Amino acid sequence: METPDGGPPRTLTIYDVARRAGVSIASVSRVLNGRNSPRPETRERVLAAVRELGFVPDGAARALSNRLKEVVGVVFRRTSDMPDDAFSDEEESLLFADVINRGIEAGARTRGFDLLMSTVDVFDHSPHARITSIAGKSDGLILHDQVLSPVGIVRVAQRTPVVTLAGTPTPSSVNVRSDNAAGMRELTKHLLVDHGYPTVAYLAGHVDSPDNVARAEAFEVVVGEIGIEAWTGELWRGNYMAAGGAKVIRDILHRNLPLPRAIVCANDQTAIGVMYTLAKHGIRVPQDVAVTGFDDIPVARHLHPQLTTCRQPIQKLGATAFDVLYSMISGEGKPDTEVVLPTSLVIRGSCGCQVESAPPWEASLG
Amino acid sequence: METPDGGPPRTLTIYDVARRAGVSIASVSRVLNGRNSPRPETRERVLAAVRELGFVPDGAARALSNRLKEVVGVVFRRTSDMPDDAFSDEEESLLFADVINRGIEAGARTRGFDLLMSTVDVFDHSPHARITSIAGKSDGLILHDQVLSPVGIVRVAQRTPVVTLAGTPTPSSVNVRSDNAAGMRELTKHLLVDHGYPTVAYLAGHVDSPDNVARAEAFEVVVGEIGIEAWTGELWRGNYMAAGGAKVIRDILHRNLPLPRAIVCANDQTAIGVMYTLAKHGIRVPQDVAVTGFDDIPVARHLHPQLTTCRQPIQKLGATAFDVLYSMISGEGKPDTEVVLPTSLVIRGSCGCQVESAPPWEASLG
DNA sequence: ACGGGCAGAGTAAGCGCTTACCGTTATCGA
DNA sequence: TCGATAACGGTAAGCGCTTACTCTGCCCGT
Repeated sequence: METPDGGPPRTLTIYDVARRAGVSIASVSRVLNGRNSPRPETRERVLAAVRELGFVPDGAARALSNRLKEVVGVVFRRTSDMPDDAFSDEEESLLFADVINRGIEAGARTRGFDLLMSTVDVFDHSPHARITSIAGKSDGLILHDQVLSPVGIVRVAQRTPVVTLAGTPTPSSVNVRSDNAAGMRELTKHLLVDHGYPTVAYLAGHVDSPDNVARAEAFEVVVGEIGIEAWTGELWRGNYMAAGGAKVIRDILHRNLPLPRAIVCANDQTAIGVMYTLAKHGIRVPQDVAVTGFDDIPVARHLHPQLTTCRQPIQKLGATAFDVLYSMISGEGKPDTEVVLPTSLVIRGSCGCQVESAPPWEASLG
Repeated sequence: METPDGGPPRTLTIYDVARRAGVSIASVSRVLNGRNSPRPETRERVLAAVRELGFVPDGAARALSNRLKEVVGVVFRRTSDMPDDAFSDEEESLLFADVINRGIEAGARTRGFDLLMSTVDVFDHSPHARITSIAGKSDGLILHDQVLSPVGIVRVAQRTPVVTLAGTPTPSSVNVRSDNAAGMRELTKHLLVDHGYPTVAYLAGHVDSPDNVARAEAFEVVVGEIGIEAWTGELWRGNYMAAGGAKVIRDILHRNLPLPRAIVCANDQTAIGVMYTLAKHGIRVPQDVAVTGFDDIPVARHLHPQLTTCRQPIQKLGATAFDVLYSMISGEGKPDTEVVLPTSLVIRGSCGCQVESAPPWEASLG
């Protein structure tokens, strides 16, 4: 009952290939890695054996020997705030994190790296355990916003290369982000100066998110410069999600409080919730209230009116994160502790401008 | 210049931990794995050493020794048809594949597995190389639709466990998909029987996609039963993307050909392109032409009118794929060669019904 | 009081690969 | 023709972990 049909059912190793090709395992390895060229004839024999056997070299063994796994760990936060219906699925597909990941992958691919992905959700008691697991399986980590506490980051960063996205920079990790302050400044000025709106609110994201903090500060500075009052505070606290934006507006309306002339949302998702709720109550955007987002996620163009927002080079953010991490892994030394990418204002209809841009796929047609 | 500050800059190993705790590496390993309980005192010493050192066990070594990596490879297709502007980014974020991946992750997490992700794009000359690389780094593969030819699947499946999503089943792999035929039948009947539309077209997806084939066939069967003619063929060939749907409608309009009363799109993305183009030409949906999709991706609810479509349990599809793969990996023997999940009709406005459902986040509010 | 039994902990043998090191053979110059 | 030289290719030593096997010392029964 050992070898039912003559062939060993064991996993195929380099030894099997070597035997079949009539060479040593060293030669097989050399052929597989394109090292100092074995003779063409030998090479052919090995290749033939590999093909016939359908041999796939074991990544773990390879990694162990090379001290390089060619895997980058990516951890991002899952935005499900409702534990009960984790499977009702098809919520707002995350978009922002997804696009960043695409960028990371694009960068990784050029170096032959693959992505090991993991998510952390709000209820995770010890993200540390998950992250340690990922760290052990990869050569370095890219941590999205809000996945690990600053102390946690410092801790893991002294054992493995770490790049954070929109997080706090630490002595041992590098931070890659886009220029929130400049973007928000530009956006707010557009609303207050170009449109001249008299009142404006900032609908915040997670209070402990560095991105949110930077945006809020920039917003307040501009509003202060203009000399009007910023509507912020407890009442205007969202959570980066459509539900959060919707709830804030609902509360305000229920309590019969006034709305500002313009609402600057912490991100696009929030703006979606805001616009929906306003529309539901018969409040017109942008005629009655102007709304803006931040990020320029793909759906921003499908809203009515289309969303004016601040575009982050989302994909590039990911690609850059990988590049930085790669240089740390390959020991080219740690680069700067921070890389900041520029943002750009995207004017569409929701701020009050008369623009209607075509969807992206329109442009690419003949 | 060897050890600048006394401490060895080598990577930390289990030996370091053992030395520090004053025990053998075997004990450290046992503590780390919760095996036949070492004495509590010893246990504590080891744990302390691990904590102090910030030790992270190497996944590769572990995998090599255990013959189990606790990693599942996931390969999906990137839908960028434009090689030139690969970095103009922020295209239609893929959604469908993303949601499936979420499901896979949810399943994987319960078993302590992580996801190794890789994409293949249309121009990939040899997806085989990429897939082999992933295969070597994981315990099994989940292949999305359209990432590898049937022969390729067969080849890789005889060396590693493989589950395909919406692909052709092969003797050595298992296929997980949703019931395209039933869903399309229901959808088509709704249009032809409930609404009584006299003419209807099927706007196809990739011709070589098994999903598309199944949907097209079901569509034609129903249309045949009703006794009217199906509008299909060369003219109605899309590519699962908004651009494809838009192009088909544009061509028809340019050539002054008539439109059917209803258009059944191969998927939601296609429907988006169709609805946009119709609107642009002043054709009203659903008053002039009814449109339906397939999948029920999140944006389907943000369209105007909201899209009537056939919901696939997308996330569950992923979770199921993992479960099946896991049973193959853990050697519980290969289960059935196919698992089919049920679909359900989602009636919204685009088919002509008077329904306006609230966005998902609306329901979850207090 | 002595030997059997047992629990806790250590030793060492791999897991499948890469590669430094070295033996072998062919090649070339004198 | 013979030794030097290079080019191939084989042998074996790890990479960092798990675990079978073994050893030590202790507790217990008789």
